[in-house]
Amino acid sequence: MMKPYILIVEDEAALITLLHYNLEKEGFEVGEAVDGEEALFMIRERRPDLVVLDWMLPSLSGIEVCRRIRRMPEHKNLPIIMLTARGEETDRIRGLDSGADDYVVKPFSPSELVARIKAVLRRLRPALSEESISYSDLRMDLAAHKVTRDGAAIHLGPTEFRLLRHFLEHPGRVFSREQLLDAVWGQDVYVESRTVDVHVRRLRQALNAGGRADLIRTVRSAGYALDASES
Amino acid sequence: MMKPYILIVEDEAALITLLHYNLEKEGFEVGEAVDGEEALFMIRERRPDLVVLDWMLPSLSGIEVCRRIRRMPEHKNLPIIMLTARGEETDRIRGLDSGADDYVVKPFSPSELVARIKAVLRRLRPALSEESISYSDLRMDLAAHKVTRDGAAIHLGPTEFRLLRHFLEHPGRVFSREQLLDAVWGQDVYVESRTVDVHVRRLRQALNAGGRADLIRTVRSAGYALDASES
DNA sequence: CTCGGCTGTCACGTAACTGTAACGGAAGCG
DNA sequence: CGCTTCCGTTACAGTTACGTGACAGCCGAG
Repeated sequence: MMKPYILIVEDEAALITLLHYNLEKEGFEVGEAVDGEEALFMIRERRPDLVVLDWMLPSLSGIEVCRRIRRMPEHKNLPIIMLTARGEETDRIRGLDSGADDYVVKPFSPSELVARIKAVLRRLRPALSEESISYSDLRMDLAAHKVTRDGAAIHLGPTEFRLLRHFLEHPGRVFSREQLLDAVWGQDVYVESRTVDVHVRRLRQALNAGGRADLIRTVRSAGYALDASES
Repeated sequence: MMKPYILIVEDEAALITLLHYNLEKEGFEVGEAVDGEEALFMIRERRPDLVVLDWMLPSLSGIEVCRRIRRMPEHKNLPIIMLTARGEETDRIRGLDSGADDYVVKPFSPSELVARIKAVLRRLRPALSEESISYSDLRMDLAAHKVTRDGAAIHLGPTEFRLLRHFLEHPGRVFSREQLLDAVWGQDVYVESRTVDVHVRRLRQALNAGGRADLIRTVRSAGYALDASES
């Protein structure tokens, strides 16, 4: 499994160091930002999987950052955990209202934050915490890096494997070629968007070997989706 | 969201009672079947959202039921959770390969089963909880790019899809051809206004396939509107 | 080095989709 | 009732987007 990338937005240096250390120990990749502007920049550039956001920030308040994130089309669903000082109960409400997925009250133990992060990731990206993903008669074993369909082993190249995995993590959902390039190839690699077509074909060829039904739906002028329903 | 309907397939009466009680407490609707034949019948008749399937069953084994479900075109994606006795490790593999989405080892606590059920529902049917627009018996799933009427899938071309989406976002409202061109085609594209008529026809044809009532109302010398009411 | 697997790109064919025109019928209007 | 306007319907040619096979470059294993 690829490491989830967590962005910490916090202006206290000591707290950053502490969290950074603890999150990396738990197998996360960690990034830092010290104010709201930098946070928004990092979100656009590094596309974190989750943001830990301090309530009190210089330049832009945490709540404002939260609102702006929710207005970015690319990052509307980015999970956010807010850090708030003790007893700011009304703030808590406003925090959740402004779009945070969870909140942690200071002072807190690092392990509590880790637990919350895992919970939120599990909830919003269920497949991240599973060791195997299945859909219809398809099964992907993440640990063993193996794929079977109806029990029969299927060999996939690395790219096809990541592609299928991405589809399995969001079954039914349509992705444009650009989205797939970002998610599967990485945001800093430039390849032709038609390349996606070729890999989708190779994936199809592998999955449908033996005359099985096609599991990937083409949505003309929109992209592809994993979809077992017959057309 | 409507209550998910869970079908329990289990031959031990005591276990059924226990599960029935606990699942209802959690806000699920619950149905029961005591053997494989009854299970398949119930699936066709009641169309459950998820099946909890015992491995050992009279008349038809759980695994066989599982396979048959996966071969029903209507229910290929029906989530299945298998109940298996402790230590049947090879069975577990075979269970997943035959198409189960998860498994729970006996003995288990009801709350564990509930957690698994919720996890599977979240994972396998994200579209239900995501953004979708519906009107009358019509439903448009934006993430999956799918349209259904009365449960039946409907195929639309890209333009018809955008057109219907625009109507669904403003149900009942009448749009002139020019307004539709601006909204659906874009302000900077010039096409004949009569082109709208053709696409409206194509949309109607797709939506009304099978002798259903027309959902698009023509307003003479004004335009079109989405409208379920009869005149 | 050589080989085989994997990747990205291209070119070509084709199926799906699009816009326009043309015809006929329905609706308004005197 | 005749005329006009507007709309439904069909057909068709042009365009677009996708599927497919081929191929050269890359890279690590042997």
